[in-house]
Amino acid sequence: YCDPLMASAGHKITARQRWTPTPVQLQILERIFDQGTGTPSKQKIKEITSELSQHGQISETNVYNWFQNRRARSKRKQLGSSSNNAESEHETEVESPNEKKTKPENLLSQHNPAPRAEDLCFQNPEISSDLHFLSVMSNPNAYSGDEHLSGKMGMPGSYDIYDQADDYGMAE
Amino acid sequence: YCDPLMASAGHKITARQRWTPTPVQLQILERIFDQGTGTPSKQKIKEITSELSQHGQISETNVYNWFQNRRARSKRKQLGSSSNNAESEHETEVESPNEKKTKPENLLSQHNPAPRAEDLCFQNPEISSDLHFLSVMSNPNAYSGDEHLSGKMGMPGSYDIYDQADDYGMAE
DNA sequence: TATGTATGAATGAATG
DNA sequence: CATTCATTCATACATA
Repeated sequence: YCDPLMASAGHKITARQRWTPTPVQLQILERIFDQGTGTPSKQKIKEITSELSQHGQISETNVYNWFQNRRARSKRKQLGSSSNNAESEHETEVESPNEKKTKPENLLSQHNPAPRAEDLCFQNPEISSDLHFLSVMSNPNAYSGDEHLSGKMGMPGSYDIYDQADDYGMAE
Repeated sequence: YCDPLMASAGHKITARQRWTPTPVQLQILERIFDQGTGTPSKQKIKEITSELSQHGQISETNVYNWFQNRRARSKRKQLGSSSNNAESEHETEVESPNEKKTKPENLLSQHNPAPRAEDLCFQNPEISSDLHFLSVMSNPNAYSGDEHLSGKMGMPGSYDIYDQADDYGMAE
């Protein structure tokens, strides 16, 4: 293949960084994605790109890729991203039974880890990506499709509300 | 036990959010990995997962990720320019105009144009309160324009081979 | 306890 | 569109 990264010389010309959607861009993208329209036509992409450009640098390719990835990964839903276990012995569920069945929406709201202001890193994907809920509620067409939530690993006991899909993007 | 919902206190309970393979699981995984079988098919993953399940909680995604990471990292073990080698032990950071992020305050972007506070209006008291600092430091550089491309940024930096015109494979 | 390292997971981009 | 690759982020764990 071709190495898009480092050149042959071995010295980095310019540190490339991949596009990182801003929260606003994400919100918009997610909203559009939720509209049901699958992969937007090229024309649509242009429009979207145009709008998103007002919220940060972006290209049509970015938008295109985003939709492709979004769709490809929406199947995985929240898939048992992770589990927890340390020893092959007896597992000790240390979580209280009263928090088990929290809705996914709540997961971002008050389940943030260590909200100490000192080391609060505002970069958690949950926060940025889930913030769409706020604008969504004013959107008549937007149904809270929690089919595409941030895919956060749940805490023990809170994942059973989903249909544990066994698909992480691969054929049998 | 601690109630996970009471995160307000500021100390994490026992929220284990990341799968940690047990020694036994690791051993098995390594063995399979060494057997040359590259990317295990989905079916294979299921089998492996199944077996590993007997040695601790695990999901197919965990296995999948493990192999992905394993391969990616073993491959990356090939570094060292024959010509001149910089020290770089683990300076995994771009040499771009990166601001001082000494603290773990890794932002979600290093070039995104300031997520305006207006766009980040949470109704959640905890988050919104901690959000203040964001509006202050959210826009450290607003992309100096030194490395931003002519109009596309699919490949930030210097590669023109990726100038995918206006077509990323799609009909109008 | 503070810092560094190892590694699971998330995701933009590339390839088939 | 299905998979895979590469890079990055977050955190478990080791060390000083």
